[in-house]
Amino acid sequence: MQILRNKGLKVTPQRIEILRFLDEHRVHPTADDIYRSLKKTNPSLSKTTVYNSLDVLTKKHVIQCLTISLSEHRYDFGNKMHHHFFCYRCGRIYDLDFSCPNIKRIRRKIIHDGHRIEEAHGYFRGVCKNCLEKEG
Amino acid sequence: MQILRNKGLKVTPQRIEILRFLDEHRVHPTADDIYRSLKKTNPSLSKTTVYNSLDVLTKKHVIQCLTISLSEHRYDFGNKMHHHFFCYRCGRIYDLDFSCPNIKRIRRKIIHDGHRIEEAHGYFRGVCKNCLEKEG
DNA sequence: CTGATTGCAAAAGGTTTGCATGAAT
DNA sequence: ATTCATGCAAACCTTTTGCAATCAG
Repeated sequence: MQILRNKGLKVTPQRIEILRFLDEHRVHPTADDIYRSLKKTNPSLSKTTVYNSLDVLTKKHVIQCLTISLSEHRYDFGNKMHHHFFCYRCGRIYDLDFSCPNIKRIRRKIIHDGHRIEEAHGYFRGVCKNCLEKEG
Repeated sequence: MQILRNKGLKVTPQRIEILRFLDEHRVHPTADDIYRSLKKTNPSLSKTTVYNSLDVLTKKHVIQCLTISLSEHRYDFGNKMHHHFFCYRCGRIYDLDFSCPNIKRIRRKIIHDGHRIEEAHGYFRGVCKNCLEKEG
């Protein structure tokens, strides 16, 4: 609620629920994951509201929208930049702790080649530990 | 043609055209960009073929599929890893020459946290030089 | 010849839009 | 009171699928 107020956003039950869900489920869910989960306790929830809320929260840098999956957006609570790993097999996304000199450039809000960089993402893809073990 | 043969792919006029287009138009076009352009000289070309070809070329690492745009895939000739910058305003994608220690990890095909990493992308977003100048 | 590729149409899937109702400040 | 958010349905757009005809090796 403080987060919403600080960003000048209206505090609605839906936004609170969506933010709470992202905070408590740090598995980079899709909009549909969020919708289906919250629908259980709030049957009147609309998918449009989920999309609207995710959009506005992303624009205000409260959450991050990941484009690492080839077919859908995935959402991440918080705005702390870190790298992500996407598993081709199971679709899970893992946080990576790679150090990255380019992240610092973003913090300094540098202009590179004349472009104003506002956002940075490090995406890695492959097969995750779990799936490698299953495959042997 | 050599590229296709070396990768064990059948050499078809469509694939040659698509590869040539990507080689000559290094602006990270969409599947539809490619389709519309090649349709002019080859009216029987199908969008399915474009998608099929892009898929197989991506899987064989002849080209790269970029997920930096929020709404569509963009394609890049070649498999040399480099960073990309996406402009919110005009949608153009620029190549960046950032150095990156994590790229080397991919070349060494390392296992990180038990995950087998096969692909890496550095995505940056913001407002590009052109658009900044227009806005003043 | 034989399996892979093409092309068409239709479907799928995620996301966006138009609009009336309803809530937040 | 006014602005902004919600929710429903329909539309949109990119991508995928099923299938028959065709082509490459």
